[in-house]
Amino acid sequence: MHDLRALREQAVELRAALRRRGQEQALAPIIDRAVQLDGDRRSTIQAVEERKAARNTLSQEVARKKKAGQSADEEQAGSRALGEEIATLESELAAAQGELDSLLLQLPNAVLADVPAGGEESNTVVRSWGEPRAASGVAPHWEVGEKLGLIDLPRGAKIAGSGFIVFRGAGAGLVRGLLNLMLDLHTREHGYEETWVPVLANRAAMTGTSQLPKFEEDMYALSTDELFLIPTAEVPLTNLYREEILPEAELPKSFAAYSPCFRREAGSHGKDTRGLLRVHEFDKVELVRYALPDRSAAELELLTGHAERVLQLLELPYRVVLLAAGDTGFASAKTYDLEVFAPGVGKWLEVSSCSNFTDFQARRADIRYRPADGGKPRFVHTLNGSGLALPRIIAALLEHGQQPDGSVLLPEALRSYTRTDRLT
RNA sequence: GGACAGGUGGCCGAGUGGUUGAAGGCACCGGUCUCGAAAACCGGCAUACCGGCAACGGUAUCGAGAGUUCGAAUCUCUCCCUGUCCGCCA
Repeated sequence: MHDLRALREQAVELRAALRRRGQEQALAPIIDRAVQLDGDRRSTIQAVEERKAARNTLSQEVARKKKAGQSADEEQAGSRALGEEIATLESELAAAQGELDSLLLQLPNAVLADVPAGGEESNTVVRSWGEPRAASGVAPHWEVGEKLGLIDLPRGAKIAGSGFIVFRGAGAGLVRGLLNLMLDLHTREHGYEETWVPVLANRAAMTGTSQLPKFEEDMYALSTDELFLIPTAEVPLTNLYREEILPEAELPKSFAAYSPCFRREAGSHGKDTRGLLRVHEFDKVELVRYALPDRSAAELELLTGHAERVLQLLELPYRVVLLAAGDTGFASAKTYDLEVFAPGVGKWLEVSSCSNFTDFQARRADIRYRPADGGKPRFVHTLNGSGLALPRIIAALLEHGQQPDGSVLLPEALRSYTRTDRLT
């Protein structure tokens, strides 16, 4: 969410940022309307408060007169009349405020200056690591997974539907091993606080991280209880400190949590959905950081490095892609995607998305810090990244580690977790 | 799920319709005192919005929302949360 004052005073800058996302045309009317509503709103506020001040004065006069045993009928009548005016003005105000709020929630974050303008085609590979394995002769992971008895897609579909996976035997062990490896790495070596969070979240939490109101149809909802299944642990982790003020000395704060993630993926059937590529429920270790504003750019690099470290330990070749403005998510100001190469499907798979949300989520969720010098509370900056999402990692491992005899060799660092160096 | 009791400032805690944004205490910050510290004493210490260059002024906020009233932390209703007991239960 944007600051109203910034919207008013820096409308030009905001429009430029939206232009780089390719959304200026679509969103300009929203900005114009918001600025107009803001003006209306402020003049109404003045009118209301003027009357409230007058009413407060009259009420005290009533109290004084009554205490003195005098009649206060005149004051009471005047106060009543003011009350009626106030009620009228307040309903105008509520209408303007309501429209303004819903408009503000529709405006995406402004991207940072070093984010390239344009759409997906302007995404930039900033670095890569490892050598992608030649694709020839490598079977896709769904074949290997089925042959080795690691993945049971038909029975997953029987239980919950297409896009729900059953991992079996060493496949289930692989899931557990990967989660433990990631959590151990981030908590012991990267300094994150290990966290276990609810996978259901309410509307306020979902709005704080901006899953709502825009993406309601992408989530599973429990309508009787007004709860949603989280699409990522970003939601609970970022809402940990919703409506709180943190001492500056506590920043940065960092949290790592495993959670299952639920995504309806409405409308995305047919494209890259085979096997483990796109599923409705998957496991992920999520990293969230709360940072000082002037540190968030550096923190994004740090966070991305933490996620990369997992891929290095897993010996999976990957590249780091700086998303162009038009491909950057709604709430994000800058995003790096980590893509790992899967030779069996011959594709780079997105396994992590690391973003700096600047104060966009903090403003929505009202997460602030009090500066060490005792000044006014300021919004923190929030960041998050997957570290990492499992199914595609498993796909990459099954394809990358394939041996001529059909077995799968596991990376060194994973072996102590899986208690085996090879899946057969 | 049922019954009862509660939700007041960073914390504790007064306050059942009228200068209560809110007594008092603790914590914290500044000062006096002291060689220094402690104690004591004095002062300060919420957030948001609106107006103003500013000084400052105004409005709102006592779990949330709605209502009654000239006026609500105080009365009514709905909801949320916490505690205790009962029921149910992995």
